[in-house]
Amino acid sequence: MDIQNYKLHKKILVAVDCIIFGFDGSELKALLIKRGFEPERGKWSLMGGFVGEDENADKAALRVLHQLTGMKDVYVEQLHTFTDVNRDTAGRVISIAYFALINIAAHNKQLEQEHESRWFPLDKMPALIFDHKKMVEKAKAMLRQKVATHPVGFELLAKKFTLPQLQNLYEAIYETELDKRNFAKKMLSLGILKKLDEKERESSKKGAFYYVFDTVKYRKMESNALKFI
Amino acid sequence: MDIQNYKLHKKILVAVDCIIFGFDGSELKALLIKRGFEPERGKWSLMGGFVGEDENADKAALRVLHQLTGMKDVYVEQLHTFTDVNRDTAGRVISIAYFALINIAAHNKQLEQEHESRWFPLDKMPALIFDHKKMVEKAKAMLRQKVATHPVGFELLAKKFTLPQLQNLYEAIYETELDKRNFAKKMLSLGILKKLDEKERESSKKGAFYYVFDTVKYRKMESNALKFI
DNA sequence: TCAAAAGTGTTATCTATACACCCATGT
DNA sequence: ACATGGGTGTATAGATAACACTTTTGA
Repeated sequence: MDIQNYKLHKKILVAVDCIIFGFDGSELKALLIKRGFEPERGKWSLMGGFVGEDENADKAALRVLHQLTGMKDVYVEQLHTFTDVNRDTAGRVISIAYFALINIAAHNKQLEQEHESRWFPLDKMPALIFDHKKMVEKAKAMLRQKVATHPVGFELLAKKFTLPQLQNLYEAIYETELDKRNFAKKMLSLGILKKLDEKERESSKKGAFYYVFDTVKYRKMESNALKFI
Repeated sequence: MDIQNYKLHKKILVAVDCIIFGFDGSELKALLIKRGFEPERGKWSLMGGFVGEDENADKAALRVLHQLTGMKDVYVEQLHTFTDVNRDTAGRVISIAYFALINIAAHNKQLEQEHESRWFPLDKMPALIFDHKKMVEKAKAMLRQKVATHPVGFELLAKKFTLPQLQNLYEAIYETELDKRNFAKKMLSLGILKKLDEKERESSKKGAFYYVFDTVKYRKMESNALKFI
């Protein structure tokens, strides 16, 4: 290191911002808030917060997510740290961006009103403050990459889901159409889905069998180098 | 955000740490320094530095790399930000880790003495301060992933390299042996290598043709979704 | 009985892997 | 002439992609 005394260096405000993904059955969405304070009050923004003295960034992200959604045990993952000198118009703030995957149905809708938050389809996002658009773009890229090799797509669905639902999710993430025969074949061949005896009967007359993600089987797999797509 | 006034939040020291990879022709190595100041003076450490008021983290990482190696235009990429409350024994410091790929032959060896730095094979690393071991592990994983899909391995070699050299590199990164026929076939099929008329004659009597990475062709490729391995 | 979505198998193509011999050259 | 490492092709297996009809059931 150049200068050796910690005290000679300026400290910086450290924030976290969360890209919260949800899936409504046909579209992939992100949860945004109307910023309630200056600067940029009233503009659309990612949910964020400052990292406190007694918490690491992961905790800060989970805290912030809980505030907005009422949910704990959310799947979050650190994405990238944004550090440009003038990224925040109110002063030097670096932001550690996280992406979160939640079951859109499970979050507390009352809190949506408090925070003036709203779900936006990814292709219909409003203008965002600061560098938040960059964050969303990066999160989208990471989601695609992650979901191709790790069983995290399930986080966006209810515990029980049907194969057509899962396929819709992948189609939304990759903005592409998939052949359902090939899709079912591949997903089932991974050996991490457990078929239930129960059917979902909302979206079709015939009904589609529910599946659950088999965590136990997944953990037992040596390699964990799956290919979902 | 919870509390809206920026001033109510504690600022934090922000550092960068660099995992510097090099390849000596047969082994993959990382460049470490003997830390020259307290705390943990004299112990092995990644090269790092604090992020200044007037620079973003990328710049800080490049600055730090230049100090240690004398090189500019180094390939660096942000890896992960480490934020545990007590990760630095001297106080709250978060560190944005970067990984760098350099041509081991091109760096300034004089600076090695000034900083008491040394190249360590990845499987013979000494104990490291703080959470630097975690950083190295993460960097290793990222290198493997990156190099499988992006043309960054070349950063570890000289501008001109032979196919056997490139294969040795991949074998070192993945700790595996590859079939040279299949390797050559795949690499050449990507269409991003340009064969030169010149041969390298150090390591064999017959000599091996030099290749260069064809940046122009690579940029022209639409998808850029390559599979190197 | 019909409309709507679920479920299911086979073939063709592409990609990945396994494998062995000749070539060029310096000693 | 021989030892050393470089260079090359083919055959097989496995993975992916293309493709269409039957089933169930509520309206």
